[in-house]
Amino acid sequence: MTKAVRATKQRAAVSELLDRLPDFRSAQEIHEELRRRGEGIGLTTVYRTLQNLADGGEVDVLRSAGGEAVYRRCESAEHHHHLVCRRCGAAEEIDAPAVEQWAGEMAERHGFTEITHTVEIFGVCRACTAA
Amino acid sequence: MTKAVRATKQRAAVSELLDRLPDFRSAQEIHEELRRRGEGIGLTTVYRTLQNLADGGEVDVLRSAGGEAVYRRCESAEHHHHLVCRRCGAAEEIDAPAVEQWAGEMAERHGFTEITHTVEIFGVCRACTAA
DNA sequence: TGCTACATGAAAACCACTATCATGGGCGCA
DNA sequence: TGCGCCCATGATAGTGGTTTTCATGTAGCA
Ligand SMILES: [Mn+2]
Ligand SMILES: [Mn+2]
Ligand SMILES: [Zn+2]
Ligand SMILES: [Zn+2]
Repeated sequence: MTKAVRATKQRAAVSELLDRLPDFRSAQEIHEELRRRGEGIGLTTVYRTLQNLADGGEVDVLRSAGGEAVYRRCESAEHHHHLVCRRCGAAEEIDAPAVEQWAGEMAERHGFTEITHTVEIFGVCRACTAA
Repeated sequence: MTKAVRATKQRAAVSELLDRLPDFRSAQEIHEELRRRGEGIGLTTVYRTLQNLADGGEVDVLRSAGGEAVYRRCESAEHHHHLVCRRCGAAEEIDAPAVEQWAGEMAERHGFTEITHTVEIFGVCRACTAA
């Protein structure tokens, strides 16, 4: 049994916004956008909700170049990586079977256990390059 | 001409400590260790010195799981990646030619420019696994 | 329709890091 | 060796993202 999560309008608002935002966005940006749309929601609740969604694997989190956490609801529920635009946050989900294998081999060769890995590619997307 | 960097005992102290520390360490940990050894050095100077060394490519910086910057003087001056122990900061330098190529291909395929990438593997080293 | 435990959010704390600025000292030069 | 310029230092204060606190609100159940 998963821990009971209460259905509140704040949680719904965050979740729905994530559904239609294609880009990685920070908690503060998400909060601003919700206020702009007239949702009554506190910044604390946005942080907490994003944390919950992330813990439940419903959203992906990664750290922007500036070090702040950015969130996005991904298409794929599978493990995957990202190609992220540094300018606008647009992201492509990318697969890297060869990288997964390589990570495992490296770990084994050096006797490391409980492996995790971060593999992200940052750049400037086609649209932002054009602009 | 490169910008003149003055030889101070603080800078020397940080550099020498990095020479004999095999693990990734945060600025605060490095500061603590220097104070423990009786070096008179301020935290600000530690941050600044590490920043300088990083800018000059003399030390590698990466973000720990907790999001703080950790520093290490690496053997290799070439571009490389790391297998880092989550417990003690021990690190192996690893090469990933296949990953480099894959990153470039992905970027090109999606029209991204000005590419950078982060590829780090975290785990628990042999020593920490044994303990 | 209550009851109760969990959710909310304003305010304050936290924490890594950076900016400020008065003082110290490296180093080029006489 | 001594001067003096100017960068380096570091105590202090500030910044900005995130978390904690705690009084109040409300979802969900009987
Ligand atoms: Mn992966
Ligand atoms: Mn690389
Ligand atoms: Zn873009
Ligand atoms: Zn270890």
